[in-house]
Amino acid sequence: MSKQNTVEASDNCEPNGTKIKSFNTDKTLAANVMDMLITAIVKGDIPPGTKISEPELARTYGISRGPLREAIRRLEGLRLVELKPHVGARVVQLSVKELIEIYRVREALEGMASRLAAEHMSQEEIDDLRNLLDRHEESIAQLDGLSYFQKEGDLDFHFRIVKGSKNEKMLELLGGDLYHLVRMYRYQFSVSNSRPKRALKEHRQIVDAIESRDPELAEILMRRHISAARLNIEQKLVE
Amino acid sequence: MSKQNTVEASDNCEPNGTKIKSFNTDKTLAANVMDMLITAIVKGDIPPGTKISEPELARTYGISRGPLREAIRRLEGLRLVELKPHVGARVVQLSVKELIEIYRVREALEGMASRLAAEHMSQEEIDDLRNLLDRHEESIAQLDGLSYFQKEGDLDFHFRIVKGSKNEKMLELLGGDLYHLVRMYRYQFSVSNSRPKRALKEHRQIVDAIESRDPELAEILMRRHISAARLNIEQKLVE
DNA sequence: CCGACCAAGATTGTCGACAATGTTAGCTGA
DNA sequence: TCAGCTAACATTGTCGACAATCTTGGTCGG
Repeated sequence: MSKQNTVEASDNCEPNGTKIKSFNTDKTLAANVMDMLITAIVKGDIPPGTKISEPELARTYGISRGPLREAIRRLEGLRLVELKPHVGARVVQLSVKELIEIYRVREALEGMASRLAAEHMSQEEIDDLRNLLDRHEESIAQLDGLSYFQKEGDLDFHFRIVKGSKNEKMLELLGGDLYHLVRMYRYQFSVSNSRPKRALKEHRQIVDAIESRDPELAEILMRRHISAARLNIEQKLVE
Repeated sequence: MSKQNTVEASDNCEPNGTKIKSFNTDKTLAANVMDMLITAIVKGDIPPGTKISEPELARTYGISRGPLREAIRRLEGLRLVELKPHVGARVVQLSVKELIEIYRVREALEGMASRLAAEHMSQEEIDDLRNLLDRHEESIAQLDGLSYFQKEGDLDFHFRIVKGSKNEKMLELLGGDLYHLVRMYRYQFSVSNSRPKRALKEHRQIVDAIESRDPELAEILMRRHISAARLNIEQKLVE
């Protein structure tokens, strides 16, 4: 009855700013190594395009190649590495085109999530969400753009909406796969949200729509919000 | 530059009615076994909820447990099996709730795909699509519900729309993961499309919208189409 | 000088064996 | 009889070794 091990027991989306570096016992080696590899790849410690050498990584983490290969196979499922038979694995390199594609997917998926959240989110969750946005506002006012909230806080908001949709499949798709890629991109291009106040305002509008139980509006606003972010990226990354 | 091995070189979505039973050389054992396991699970040869025994399967396919475990890890990524540490893997058992959730995801994703297809699909692809629908019509008229077109043809249509969106990420998500589950469900409940003529008509409307380059309409029609299918299922599967 | 062939090295793929954990059948005692 | 414990079994997790394939650097011939 318990959850998977990719979408963890933790209550929000990867809250661990300080990752435990040593192995977490009672979990399998492969799972531990997978978690480490995920953060290493997402944070750019293993740069995009890098060839993954099984012997090297095995030495690095002090494990055998067996569990390591299993971990890599799962990373492939998360689209964090690309696997070519008899050649090896490479860390994915996000092109601008792919990033735009991801935002299209998010627009569709999170739009629907927002609609469903307006129907199913509890009042308590909505209140928590408002608190979160208040903290964001403080963070923005304080230092106009502290890293954590700029980079992770935004996804945290979106993640909660998706959870509020009460749709497990959607949560798997977004939280399990796509958000890793989005985070990876943000580290990669070090693009902190260039319009924090604007985004915060849009976030509040979305919560308003959800609280007034207006699915139609909630979806439209979320789609606009993500679409705006996409356009922002398109404009900024056209060399 | 070549594609992955889950989303194959084949031009449409799993056209192989007759699967080669022996190993395909030049691919790895793990990949071969994974393909076999996918079809075995989707077609119900390995019933939902079944415990996957590594030693047993290894004997069955005549391979070692190593590659088999890698295959299972990838199946987990496709959400076809659920994995519990130190216990083993079980074939997923779709609940009605999960099925509904999948249709919500499809509604969002394929709606967007349809919108993008209206912008990016080539005239040739559109013509092919019309041909496909003509063949569907024949099939419906001939025997009112031959299995292949009822079960696979519908997904074939949807798959082509997604391809027409020219959005690789969307294709990965839908074609790589979700369609397996949808097919699995159809075999499982042996629910052939109970409204083939209606569905065909809706398909034609969608193609019309795409051909007239009306993204807005194309999205709305696709969402209605899938939403109708979902309601149909909800109504039918409320015991 | 350059392209093709070849061999040596390195990497990936596969296997069988052992260790760690879960499961189950049988025993004990109330 | 049945709850709880125990020990034997089965299964999963991990490892090191070997085979198959790819890569690379050098050599040969044109």
